[in-house]
Formats: sequence, structure tokens, C-alpha cells
Amino acid sequence: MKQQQDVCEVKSVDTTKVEVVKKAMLSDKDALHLTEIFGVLSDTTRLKIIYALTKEELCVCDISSILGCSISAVSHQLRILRNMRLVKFRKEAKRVYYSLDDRHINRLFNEGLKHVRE
Amino acid sequence: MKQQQDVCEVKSVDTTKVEVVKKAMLSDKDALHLTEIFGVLSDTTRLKIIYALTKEELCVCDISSILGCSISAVSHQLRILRNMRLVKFRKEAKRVYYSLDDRHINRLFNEGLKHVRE
DNA sequence: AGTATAGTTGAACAAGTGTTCAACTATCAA
DNA sequence: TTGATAGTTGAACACTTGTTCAACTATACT
Repeated sequence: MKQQQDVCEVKSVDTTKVEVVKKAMLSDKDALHLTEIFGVLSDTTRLKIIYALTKEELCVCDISSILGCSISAVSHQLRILRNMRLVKFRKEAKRVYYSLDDRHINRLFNEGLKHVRE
Repeated sequence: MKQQQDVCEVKSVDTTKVEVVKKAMLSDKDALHLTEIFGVLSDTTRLKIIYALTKEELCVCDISSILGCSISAVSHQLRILRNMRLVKFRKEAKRVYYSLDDRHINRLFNEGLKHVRE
């Protein structure tokens, strides 16, 4: 009644199969990197920001207006996207204009969209 | 000092640009669906399970052994993958064998992997 | 200088998520 | 029936995450 909680180490497991898959397994680093990428895309605010930026270069105020959420919330999410190098920005007077900075994300995004719409 | 928190409704926003993007914006339904899909892929345990299942059909015990985490944790995550129709299973005696049930996820996953490794 | 606009940021809070634990079902074997 | 193995599930817990609020910087204008 204790082993049950632990990692399965029972003899009956198909050990050769397990070993083969274990060897082919993703590295923790790759796995973490992947989950970070997918994680960025797993929030509707961020997803909509990305979608909007595939159409146009936009300032924070524009994005806030388009999404219907606060400037602060948008700014926080943009910081995450900036840190992940998914968006870039340029300052123009008081405004900060954002645009997409990663073709890969566009591909990933569209692959997901295809999946949803099929 | 109050409006700042609210949605941007200032006149200076580029209204035509905003309107165009607003019209093209993802529906809430599509956005939510997309975030669900990406959300499933944004956890290392689930990601590794999916990766393992791209290689082999495996029972819960095998997966637990491969990932090095508890059977209970694996089972919980498999339930999520089942609910999303991403994995299917067959019972054989006491064992339950899982395998991938969605080609799209494989494509999405590999697109992500390409991104990480480039 | 003072005021207004545009945006950023830290703290706090609420909501969501993943794992563990314990109890449970189901199947098989003696 | 009893005991062991394989897996599922609900509750509890810790941890993470997104938004709001309030204070802040920066730029522009008068």
C-alpha cells in the first residue's frame, strides 16, 4: 500500500520497450522549452494579441481597445511576449508600437488554427 | 487617474486600424479552443506522455516508468488527454494500453519541436 | 514649472493547475 | 475467498498565473 504511489518499478513492465522509449525521450531542457512556447499560446489574451499583431503593427492603446481589456493587463502580457522574443517594439513619441518578431510562432499558431477549424 | 485602468477609449487611437483588426479578430470560441489545445501541450508531464506515445503504444505502468513520476500523476494527465480526444486506449487483462488518437497534435508537436531545435 | 497622455511595473488577490495521498474498482491467480 | 496487480478518482495542498490597483517613468505641450 505504499509502492502504489511511487514510480512503477514492477518487473512485469515491458522493459525493452520502456528502455527504447526512455532513450528517445525528450531532454528536460527541450521539454521545458517546448512547454514555455506552448504556454505562451495557452492564454486567450496573449493569443489574441499575437493574432492582432499578425494583421497590423499596433500600439498598446490599440491592442487594449481591440481586445477590450485594460492597458495594464495588455502591458503585462506584452512583457511576457517580449521576454520570449515573440514581439518587438519601436517607440514613436509617447507611443510604443509592437509587432511580431517570430515567424515560427506564426506557423505554430496557424497549425493550431487549422486544427481547430478542420 | 481612473480611466488609466480601463479599456483604452481615447480618441487618439487609430480607429480605422483598430476597427479592421477588431473585425478580423478570432471568435471567443476559436480562441478558447486554441488555448485549450496549446494548454494541453504546456505541461512537461503531458508533453512527455504525448512524445512517448508517438513512439509506442504503452500501458500506464510503462509511462510512469519512462517519465519517472507516479502512476497516479500519469493517470490524472491521461484523463485530461482522453477528454481532449488526444489519446485512445484499449484494455488487455489488467493492463490499459494508451496510444495517440490525433494526427493534428503530432503535427503541432513537431512544429514546436522544429522551432525549439532551429 | 505644471499638466496630460502613453505605457510600465510591483504588490496583492483570486482563480486555476499538478501532484500526492488514500480509497476505490477491476482483473487475475491460488 | 483471499491476496496481489493495474489503474482510476476525489480531496487536499502547494504552486503558478492573470488581472487589478496604485504608483511610477517618459514624452509632449503650454
